[in-house]
Amino acid sequence: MARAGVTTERLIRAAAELADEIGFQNVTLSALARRFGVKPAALYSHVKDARDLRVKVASLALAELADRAAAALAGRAGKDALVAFANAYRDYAKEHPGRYAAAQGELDEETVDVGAARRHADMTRAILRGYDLPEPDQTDAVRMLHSTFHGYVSLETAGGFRRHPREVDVSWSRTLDALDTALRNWPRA
Amino acid sequence: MARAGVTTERLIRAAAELADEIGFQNVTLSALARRFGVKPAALYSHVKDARDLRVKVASLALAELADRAAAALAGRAGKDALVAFANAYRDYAKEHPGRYAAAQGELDEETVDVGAARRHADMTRAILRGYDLPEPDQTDAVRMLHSTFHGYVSLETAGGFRRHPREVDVSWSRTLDALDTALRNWPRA
DNA sequence: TGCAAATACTTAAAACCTGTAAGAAGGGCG
DNA sequence: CGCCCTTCTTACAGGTTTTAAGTATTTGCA
Repeated sequence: MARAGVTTERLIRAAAELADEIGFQNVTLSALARRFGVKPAALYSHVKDARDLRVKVASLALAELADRAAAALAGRAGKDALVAFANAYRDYAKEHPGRYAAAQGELDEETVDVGAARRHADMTRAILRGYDLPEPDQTDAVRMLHSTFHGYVSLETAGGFRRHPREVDVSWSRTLDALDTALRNWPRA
Repeated sequence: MARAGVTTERLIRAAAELADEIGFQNVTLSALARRFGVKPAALYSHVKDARDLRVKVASLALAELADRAAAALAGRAGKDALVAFANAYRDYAKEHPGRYAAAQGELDEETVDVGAARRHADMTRAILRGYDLPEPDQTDAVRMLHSTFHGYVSLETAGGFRRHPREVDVSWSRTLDALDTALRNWPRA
C-alpha cells in the first residue's frame, strides 16, 4: 500500500479548502483523513491536535489576507488606499469564508501568529498616513477601521443584511465614504 | 425517582448561563443534562435538536439585548442616543459573552427570530432620527453602525486589541465620537 | 376518587469524533 | 543489503448526538 503523501503543508491547505467548502466549524480530522484516503490517527504525525490544526489554518489565512492587503495598498494613498485595502479585505472574506472564520476564531492564546497580526496593524497604520493623525488617535482609528471592516464582512456573510433590499455593495461603498469623512474630520480630544 | 423539572424555558436559560461560563462552543446537550441531573436523551423532550437549542439561546440573547438597548434609548436623541445605545450593546456583550456569541453564530437559516432582528433595526433607525438622514442613506448608516458596534465588540472579546497598551475604553469612546462626526457629515450621493 | 392519556425520563444502541499506544510497512542512506 | 526514521494502521477508550422503545410520574377528566 503506497503512502498517501500527507505533509503538514498539504494538510493545512486541504483543511483551508475544506473550510471554504463546508464551513470552518465542520472541518474535522476525520473528514480530512477521508479526503487523503488515510485513517484519522495518521494525521497526528503532522499536527499535534485538532486545536493545532485550527491555529495553523488561522495563520495561513492571516498571512494570505495580509498579502492581498499589501498588494492592494501598493502605490496608493489617502482614500484610495482606504478603499483598496477595505475591498481586498472584504473580497478575501467572501472568496474564502472558511479561512476568514478560522482567522477570527483562533486569535486568543499565545499560539497566535503575532507576525501576521503585526503586519495587519502596520498596514492599517499605513492607510492613515494620508490622514495626518497623531498618536494616540492613530491607534483609535486603527481599531475603528478594523472593527468596521470585520463587522461589516462578518454580518454580511452571516446573512445579517439580507432582510433589506438595499444593495449590500452600495452600503459598503457608502460606509467607506463615511469612514473617509470621519478620518478627515477626526475629533480632536 | 422524582422528576428533575426540566422545561424548555429553564433549559434555554441554563444553556445561556453555561455559555457565559464556559463559552458558547462548549455548551453541549450532555453538559446541560449533567447540570440538570438527567440523561442527555431526556432533553429531546424539550428541544428538537442541538441546533434548535442554539437557535433558541440566540433568540433569548437577541431579545435581552433589544430590551437593554430600548431602555438605554428611552428619552435620548442625537449623539446621546448613539452613545447610550452603543454602550448598552457593548456592555451586554461583555457581561454575557456566551449569549452574545450565540446571537451571532446562528443568524442564518429561516429559523431566526425575525422579530428581535427587526427591533434592533428599528432602534438603530431611531438613533438616526436625530441626524436627519433620508432613505436610502439611512439604511447604509444603519449597516455601518451595526458593523462598527459588532466588529469592535467582537474583536475586543477575541483579544484583538490586547497587543497595544492604549485603553480599549478610550478607543471605544473616540470611535463613537468619530461615528457621530460621520453621521453629521454624511456624504451625499 | 380513580383511571387513562399525556408527558418526563431511562436504557440501549448506532454513528461520529478526538486522542493514545503499539506495531507494521515504506523509504532513504550508509 | 539492512538499519532506522517516519508514515500509517489497528485497536481502543472516552465523549457527543440522536433515535427508538419502554417505564414511571403527573394531569385531567369522568
